[in-house]
Amino acid sequence: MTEKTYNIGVEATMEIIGGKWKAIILCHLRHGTMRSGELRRAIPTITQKMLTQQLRELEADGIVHREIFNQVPPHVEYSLTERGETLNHVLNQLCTWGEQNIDERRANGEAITLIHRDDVPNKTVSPA
Amino acid sequence: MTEKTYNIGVEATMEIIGGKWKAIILCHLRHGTMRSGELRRAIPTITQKMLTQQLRELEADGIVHREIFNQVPPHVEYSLTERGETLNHVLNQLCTWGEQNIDERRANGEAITLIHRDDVPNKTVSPA
DNA sequence: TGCGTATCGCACTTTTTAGTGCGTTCTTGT
DNA sequence: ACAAGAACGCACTAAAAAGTGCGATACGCA
Repeated sequence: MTEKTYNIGVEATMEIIGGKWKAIILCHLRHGTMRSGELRRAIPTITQKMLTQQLRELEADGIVHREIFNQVPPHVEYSLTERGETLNHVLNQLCTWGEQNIDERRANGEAITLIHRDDVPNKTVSPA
Repeated sequence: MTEKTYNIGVEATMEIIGGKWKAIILCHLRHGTMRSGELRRAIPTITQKMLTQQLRELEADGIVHREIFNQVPPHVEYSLTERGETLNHVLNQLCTWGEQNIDERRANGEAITLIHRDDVPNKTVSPA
């Protein structure tokens, strides 16, 4: 019962979505259930081990739901839990800010590639 | 000119505010300029080295402004740059979510201490 | 039989991140 | 004269995070 101490709210959040992969995984899961292999293809640079490990941790934190279909070859699906869904807004913010930051840096001469751009309904409002 | 690649926007954001301390530091700076020592007192568990190091990185990323008053003993002030300010909304979200998460976990029996709770204007609306 | 599939575990190494301890600078207060 | 104060830098160590490589399963198919 080692009394846990946080300095400020954000610390608790980062403990859950921090690290190199968790936020990325969660962002992909925002749009719905995905299989392990799908996630791996969406995030080509993640290793199988990291993917599994991070998903397990997210599961332990009650953010991700893991559904195993008992068949061979294995079939496992991941989705956000209810608690996970409460992160959607935060994740959207984080994505959007990142995209803006990338745009700025590009405008500044940096060569950057962004694989998955959130289709922010680009004010493509009702055509004339 | 090694072409940088991000999987999704959030990755760029986390590169900047990720790590054990940056988001915490930024949250404290949300409320205005602070001196190095003030920050250290606000975050008692950070080491002097980490504080300086993280602030330097945030400065390099154009998020934090560092103002040195050329006097002895040294006097240095930190504040958010304009770009840093654009993170305010994101940081608020992260803080709030963390606080809610802490509340849930407490309700669940965990013993947690939160040092700095954002004074979310606790619906203490106009008194009668 | 031997191959491909989809998911994961495990042992091990490498890389990254964080922490420790000590030195520096002038000035003010005692 | 001496200690304390503020904000570092630097060399070094420790701990945490990520990456590599290999094995397992159990089925369907050529």
